[in-house]
Amino acid sequence: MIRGNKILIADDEPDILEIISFNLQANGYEVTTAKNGDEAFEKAKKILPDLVILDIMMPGKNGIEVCNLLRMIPAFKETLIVFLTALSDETTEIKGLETGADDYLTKPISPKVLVSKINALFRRLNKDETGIIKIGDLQINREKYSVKFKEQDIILARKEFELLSLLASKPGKVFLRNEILNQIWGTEVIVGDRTIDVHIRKIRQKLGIDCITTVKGVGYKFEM
Amino acid sequence: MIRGNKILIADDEPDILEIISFNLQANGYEVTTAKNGDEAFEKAKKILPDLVILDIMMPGKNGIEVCNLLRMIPAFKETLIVFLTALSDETTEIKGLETGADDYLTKPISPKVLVSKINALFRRLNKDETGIIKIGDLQINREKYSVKFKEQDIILARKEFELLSLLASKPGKVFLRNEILNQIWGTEVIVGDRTIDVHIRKIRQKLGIDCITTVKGVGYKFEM
DNA sequence: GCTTTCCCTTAACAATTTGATAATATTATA
DNA sequence: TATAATATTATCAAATTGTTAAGGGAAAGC
Repeated sequence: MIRGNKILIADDEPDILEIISFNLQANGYEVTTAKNGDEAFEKAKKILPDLVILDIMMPGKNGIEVCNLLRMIPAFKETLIVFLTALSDETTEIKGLETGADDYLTKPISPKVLVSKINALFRRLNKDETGIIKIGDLQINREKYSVKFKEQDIILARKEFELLSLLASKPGKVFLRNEILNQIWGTEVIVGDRTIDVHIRKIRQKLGIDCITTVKGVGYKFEM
Repeated sequence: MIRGNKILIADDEPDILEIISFNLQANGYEVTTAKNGDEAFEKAKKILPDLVILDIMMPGKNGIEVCNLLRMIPAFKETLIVFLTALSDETTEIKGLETGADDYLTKPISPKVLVSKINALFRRLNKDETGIIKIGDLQINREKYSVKFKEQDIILARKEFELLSLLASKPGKVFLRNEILNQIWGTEVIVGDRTIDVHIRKIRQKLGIDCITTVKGVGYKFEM
């Protein structure tokens, strides 16, 4: 896990707490535990976890109540909340999800599966870096179709952008001419031999920096 | 047509397709179905759904393969993908989730629970559905269908409003022409090539500011 | 029900940009 | 140095978008 995400687990069975804690910690998460609903609520407010795992049947406040209370606090609007419970009846599950939970897991569950599910939730949450390539002073944003060098916008045509984007996706890797043709032109279209060169030239020209290296007889690679 | 989330379901059992389609449609989703992996992949590329539900064991490409293929395409980096399968073994489930799926559901599943789970996924995705978008001096109110620039009301026709609203929902992001057509006209309606341009022109004209950028060969993006 | 208004789409043409190629120069390497 | 590979440049066709005007049709007004 890239970021030390904080997880709070609330369950009244010490065994469950221990097993889950262990597995999550082994995956790089920072774990805090609570033995009941009240403790969960208090600790949540204190440590501001990124994810809360709630048992439903607990002494004090039950899980659904805790979820409701948390969702009322602005700071917890975005917090991931997951129920983990032995209650597998449909009505409770639907109610749980509609309360604003992100998932509803039923015991027994394999620790590995649990970790996978939680990883999946975090993957979705940390929507960071999607399609953004940063190399030194160069910044390529696939979603915005934009290229910046030292905060300066650089306008590339589509093919140029795709080509740079491809090369920069794996700095240092040499892309064979064939590989480039397949990736950018596809297998259907056939273009002449010099086409790639011309595009490479334009990119070099527009960027103004020497970051694309020719590997004669092989292909091109991106390097800063 | 504003914000009808599109779902693609792939399963080789017609009954399943029908039951799920029905329930999702009843909840306001726009549903497309596919009978096998290959069809699913092709349709996904065409309609650009917001969520894909994949059976794992299917003729042609299996669900995991489809998931992998989709995740390789930049346009599908953010798309929700869920497995729905009778395969309940742990290894497959973990593999599925690590492939980049957002959830792994096992059959049999109650339609209501399925819908709840899917609602939960969308809830997380559509971060702030307050209905009001504010960017600089521009203010877009989705509920009132109104646009203000520097406190001055701007009257937009419906299509114009929907288009601006879409572009402004993710400032900076380039919306492909396809994406725009799907989101605003839907997959059924087919309109000519110049239709989008004409609407864009009207928006530019009415707003009087240069906030929609053309990315030739790709699409349009909103930027202030 | 009739008229008016306005919206949406399309056609037609203009303007622009792009991408491929040919032709020539240059470079790297055996 | 000979030779194959790449760089450079200019050019042109094709692709793409901008712009305008016009007509069908739906919605609104009377």
